[in-house]
Amino acid sequence: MNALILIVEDEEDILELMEFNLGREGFETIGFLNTKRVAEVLAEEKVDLILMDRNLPGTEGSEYIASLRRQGINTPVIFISAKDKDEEIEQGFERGGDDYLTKPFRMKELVLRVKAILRRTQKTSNEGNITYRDITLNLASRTLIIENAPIELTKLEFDLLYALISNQNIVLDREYLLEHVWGGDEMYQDRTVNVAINRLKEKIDPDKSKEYIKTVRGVGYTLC
Amino acid sequence: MNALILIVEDEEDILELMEFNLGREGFETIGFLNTKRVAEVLAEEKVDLILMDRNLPGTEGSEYIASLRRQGINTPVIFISAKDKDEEIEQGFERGGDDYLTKPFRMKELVLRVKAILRRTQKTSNEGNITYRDITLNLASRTLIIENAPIELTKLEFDLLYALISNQNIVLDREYLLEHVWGGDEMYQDRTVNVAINRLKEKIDPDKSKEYIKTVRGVGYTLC
DNA sequence: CATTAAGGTCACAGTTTGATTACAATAGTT
DNA sequence: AACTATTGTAATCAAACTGTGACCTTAATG
Repeated sequence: MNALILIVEDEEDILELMEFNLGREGFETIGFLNTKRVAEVLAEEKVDLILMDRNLPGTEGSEYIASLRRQGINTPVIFISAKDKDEEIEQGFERGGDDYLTKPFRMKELVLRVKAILRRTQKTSNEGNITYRDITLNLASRTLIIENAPIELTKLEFDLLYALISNQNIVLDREYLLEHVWGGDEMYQDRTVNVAINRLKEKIDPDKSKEYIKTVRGVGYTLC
Repeated sequence: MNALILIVEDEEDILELMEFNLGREGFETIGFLNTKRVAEVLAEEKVDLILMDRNLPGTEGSEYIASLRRQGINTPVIFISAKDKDEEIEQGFERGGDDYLTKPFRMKELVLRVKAILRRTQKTSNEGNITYRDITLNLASRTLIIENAPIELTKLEFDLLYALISNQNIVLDREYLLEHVWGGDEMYQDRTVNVAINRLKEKIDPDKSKEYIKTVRGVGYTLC
């Protein structure tokens, strides 16, 4: 679940530099040279942070943000601007900025400030993640991401994968799985586990190239 | 509900200046010349923000914050420091800083950055607006706006949507909803939730084109 | 290499689950 | 009191999920 950062910057080379540096840190970026299509994207995509230049052709970046704020859009904003006078910076914050970086700035510092804001605003959604190799399981949202792509699982499949991933390197036998994943009262055959495991394998690794789940013959299954 | 700001700064005159300027803006402040009694105060009072100098006698401010973070204390922090090298700033952010101000700094800018952080971290508790995509919920007036158009909800529907929207990306099961939306004492069937959800869906998305509320089969519902 | 036991694959049917609708009970309003 | 809005419950329907059995494949062992 990588953060999506929307950037508005009219100097094309700076925009590219920003996108490159943020991309290298694992962020997804959408860059614009002006504000024309920004509102559209904000309505369609879940943008986590906006980087906004103030000196744009035609528009004043902080005024644009103020208008977004009036529409109830609360996406965090970092202003990037050559305007470094006290009153100008004040204006930026008052129009709804969360941070303010004056040009020229160091890319390193931009990245740090972006991370600091996202750490705070995204905290809740990033808690409760368990990972194994390129698999990420989020307990709260009950979602599974493999290689940055979401995959749908049924309740049983999710619970089963959760049991496996929270017991990495430990072989879970069928009895244990029936007990903990299916729940104790009903009686099931051991075969039931085989089929469920295979359905899970099919969903998380259709090509059978990853071999996440290892079968331990005569015992059970493990993620290792 | 004035925010309480804890300041650690070993230069007494700067500390006084900070307290004076922040006090003038309506903030309450507690100043310290070192970190000795800080943990104690954090345990007792609800501190909204920490301003932390890094060069303290005996202690290194960012290390101190890192140790607080390890204890699970998430209070926002602004570092104030003469350390302005790239790596030093990086270290500050990595140890859990939310912002970083290099000495010498302008009091005006400090106040702006303090306000910006408090605006974001206190938003939910102060302002009564919560949004999700094009939905805006106002707690105070108990009104719902979707795409700039007001929509009437019953009490139950409002409470239900509030539970969902304040737990975005988290799957809420029927038990949780019955407990938190309906209230604990009475006994209800799980089906009751289904019907209420569908009535809510019908009101907020009559065309069934938006798919705000996602059903998680076998578990519950979520806004994601 | 043959045998055998365990696991994989597949199709199907029963079960579970949720959506939808209608209706009744309740509370609030005029 | 009559009316209306609200909401819990029951009945019905459709879809999704999953257990099972039949059959196939694989791995271990001698």
